[in-house]
Amino acid sequence: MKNIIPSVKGTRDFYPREMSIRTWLYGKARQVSESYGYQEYEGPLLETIELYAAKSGEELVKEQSFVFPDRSDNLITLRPELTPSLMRMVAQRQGQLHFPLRWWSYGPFWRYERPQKGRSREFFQWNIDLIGEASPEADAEMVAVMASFYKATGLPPEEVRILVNNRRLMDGELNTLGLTPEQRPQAFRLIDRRDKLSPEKWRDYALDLDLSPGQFDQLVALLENRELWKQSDEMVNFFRAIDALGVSDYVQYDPQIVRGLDYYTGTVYEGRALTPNIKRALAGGGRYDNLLADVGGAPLPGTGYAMGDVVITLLLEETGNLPQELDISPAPVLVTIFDENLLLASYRLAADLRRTGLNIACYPVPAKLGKQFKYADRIGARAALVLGPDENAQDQVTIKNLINRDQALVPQNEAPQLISKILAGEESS
RNA sequence: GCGGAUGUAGCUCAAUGGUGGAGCGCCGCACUGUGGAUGCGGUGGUUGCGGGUUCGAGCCCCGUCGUCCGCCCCA
Repeated sequence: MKNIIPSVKGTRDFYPREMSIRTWLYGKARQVSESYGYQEYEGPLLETIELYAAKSGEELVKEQSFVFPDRSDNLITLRPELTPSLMRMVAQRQGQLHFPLRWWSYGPFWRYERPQKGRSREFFQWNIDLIGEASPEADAEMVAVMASFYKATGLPPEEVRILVNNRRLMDGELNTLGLTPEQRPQAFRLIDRRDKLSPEKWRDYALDLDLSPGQFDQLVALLENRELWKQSDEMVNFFRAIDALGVSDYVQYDPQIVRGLDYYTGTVYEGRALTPNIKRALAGGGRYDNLLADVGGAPLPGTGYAMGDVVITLLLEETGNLPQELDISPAPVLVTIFDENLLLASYRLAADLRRTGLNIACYPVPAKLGKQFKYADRIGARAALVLGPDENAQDQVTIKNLINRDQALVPQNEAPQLISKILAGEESS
C-alpha cells in the first residue's frame, strides 16, 4: 500500500460490485421516472460560479463548492446541485418547450464538506422536476413518484415515510401568531432545527428571535398539530390526490417539515428512513414558484426533489434490499484452453458462440483444467466448455453445467442450443 | 470550519514499553481431461507518514494525513 497514490478525499472507487449497485440504482430512477412520463436530461458538470451566486445559498457557494480557475483564469465550479442549470436550460428555451415539463436526471455532484457517514464530496443525485404547473396535484405527483421509487426498491411504508408540509400554510400561521415578515424566515430555520437541539437550547434559540413566551407556546402547539393541514385547501387537495395516486401509506403530514432552503414557496416534502440508524433525509424537495423568474425567465412555477445515492444505498443495504450477486461476470460461459495446440481453435469456438449472441469469456492461456474450472466458478460462470483433442477431432465440445455438474459431449453446431438451455435453467443434458 | 475517537497483512482483528500473530482471502500441492468441500504447504508488513521521549516504541508524547462519530450544512 505504501506507494499507491491516494484518491481525492471524499471520493469513492466503484469496484464492479459498487458499480453494479450504482447502475442498478440509476436504472430504478429511470424506471420510476419514465413510468410517470418524465424525460431524461442532463446539464454540464462544470458551471460558472455566477450561476449559483444568483440563487443558491451563501454557504453552498462560498463554503461547499469546488471552485477553481481554469487556464484562462475563469472561475469554474463543479456543480453542487442541478436546479440552477435546469432553470437556465428552461429559461433559454422557454418559448419552444411544451409545458408542463416533466424532466429527470441522474448524475454526479460535488460538495466540499466533511465526509462522513451518508455524506461524500462526490456523489450521485437523482433530480426530478415538474415545471409549469402550480396545482397541489403537481406536488402530489412528485411525492407519488418518490413513493413509487421506494416501492420499486422494496422499501415498505414501515421503513420509509415521506413527510409533507406547506410553507404558505406555515407562513400564514406564523403571521397569525404575530410574527413579522422579517421574523418568519428565521422561524422556519428555528422549526427546521427543533429535532437537532435540546428542548432548552431550542427554546433559547426561539426567544433569541424575540418570540414572546406566549408566541413560543403557540408555536409549540402548532408543531404538535397533526391536523393542521386541514386548514389549507392546498394541502387538502394535495392529500386527496395522494390518495387517488395510491401512495397514502407512504405519506404523512408533519408540521415540523419546512426544509432549509429559502426558495421553497409552497408544499415541501422529505423522504425519511424510519430505521433508527439512518437519520439523514433520503430525499428532499418542494415547490419553488419564483426560481425561474429569479434567473431571468418568465415567471413559471415548479416542483421537484433530489435524492442522493449515498444515504439511500445505506438504507437499502441495511434493509437487505440491494440485489444479490451483483459482482459476477457478465459472461456466464467460460471456454477453457486445453493446451497450446488448441488455443486458437478454442478462440475460434468462442468467437463462433459470440456470433450467436452469447456472452463468452475465454481463459486466456492454457492451464490445468482444474485451475480453469476454479476460475469459472469464481467469476460466477454457469457453464464451462472443454475443447480437448478428442472433441476437436470430431468437431465436438464438452459442455459442463456448473450448477448441477451435468456434462455433455455435443457437436459444436449444437453447442449454442445446449448453452442456452443451461443458462435458462433447464436441466437437459 | 469546530469538537471527539481511530489507524497493525488484501479483509476482520490480536500482541504488559522488550524478536509483530491469528482467522478469512489469495497462490500452490494432494488431483498431468474438470470447479465449490477437505487436508497440507506457501505468499503475505518500513505497524498511515514525520518528529520526540526511552537502553528499547505497534504501544507513551507532538505534528500531519486518512477514516469514523457528532456540529455546521445538506442529497
